[in-house]
Amino acid sequence: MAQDDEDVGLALGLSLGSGGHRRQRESRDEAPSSAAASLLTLRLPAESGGQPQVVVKREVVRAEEEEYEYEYERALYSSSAAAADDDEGCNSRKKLRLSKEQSALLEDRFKEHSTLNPKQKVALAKQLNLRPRQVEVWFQNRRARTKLKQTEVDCELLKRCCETLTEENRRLHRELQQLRALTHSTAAGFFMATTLPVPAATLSICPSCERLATAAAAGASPTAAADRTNKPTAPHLFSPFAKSAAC
DNA sequence: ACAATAATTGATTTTACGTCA
DNA sequence: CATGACGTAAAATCAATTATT
Repeated sequence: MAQDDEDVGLALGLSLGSGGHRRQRESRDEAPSSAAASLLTLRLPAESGGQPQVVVKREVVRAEEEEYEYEYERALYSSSAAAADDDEGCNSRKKLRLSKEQSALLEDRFKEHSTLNPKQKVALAKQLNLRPRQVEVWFQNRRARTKLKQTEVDCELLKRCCETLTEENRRLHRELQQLRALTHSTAAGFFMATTLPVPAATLSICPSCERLATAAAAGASPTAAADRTNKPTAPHLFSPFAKSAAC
């Protein structure tokens, strides 16, 4: 923004306060009404005759915000205590400590909505006797905290899920080893000669159609079987000795 | 010393507008 | 004149960081 504006601010001994960087807006030291007016005249194309009503509306809301900001700062700096405070720490960043009531109200509003529109922001700032920018920052930080907390919760959930899956994987590996041991120790013909059910894990060719049982390869998983029958199947309920439903 | 959190900074996205072919 | 592409500026939001209590 114009260096002149900065100079005026310094000459008046007013702090630009927080958020100086955020928007290249006009100087806060200028009376808001004139600031808004100048904005409007700047934005309204005198020659073009265009009607940028949306812009005007937006600027009016912004003007409201700045008007309050201006009032707030005037009140702040007109008080002797604040002036003394300011003298003491010219460049030091003063950290606001919100009162219990302020925090409670902010929390309440955040529960309703995690974001604020400019009007709500100004209204809440007035109610709390804070600058709109402070309310805005609070909401910003609050959103960040919420997100962080949620990330932690999600992380914990994933960790537990991973543990469960690892355990399940181990169990299935053990089961597979048992099945393999059983298969190798038994003659294949044994099953053919008896009426005993064929272990699913050993089934590679479908006895009825003599095709490679896809269930034994890709579809051998219990979920694949469930997909075909539309029945929900939990892996731990799957019995490798159940009759193959490949065909 | 450390945690909590207000404030700052820089980047990105969204929105509205003007210009031009 | 209408329209779409493009550039620009302002504002909103976020993530990362700093500084204070």
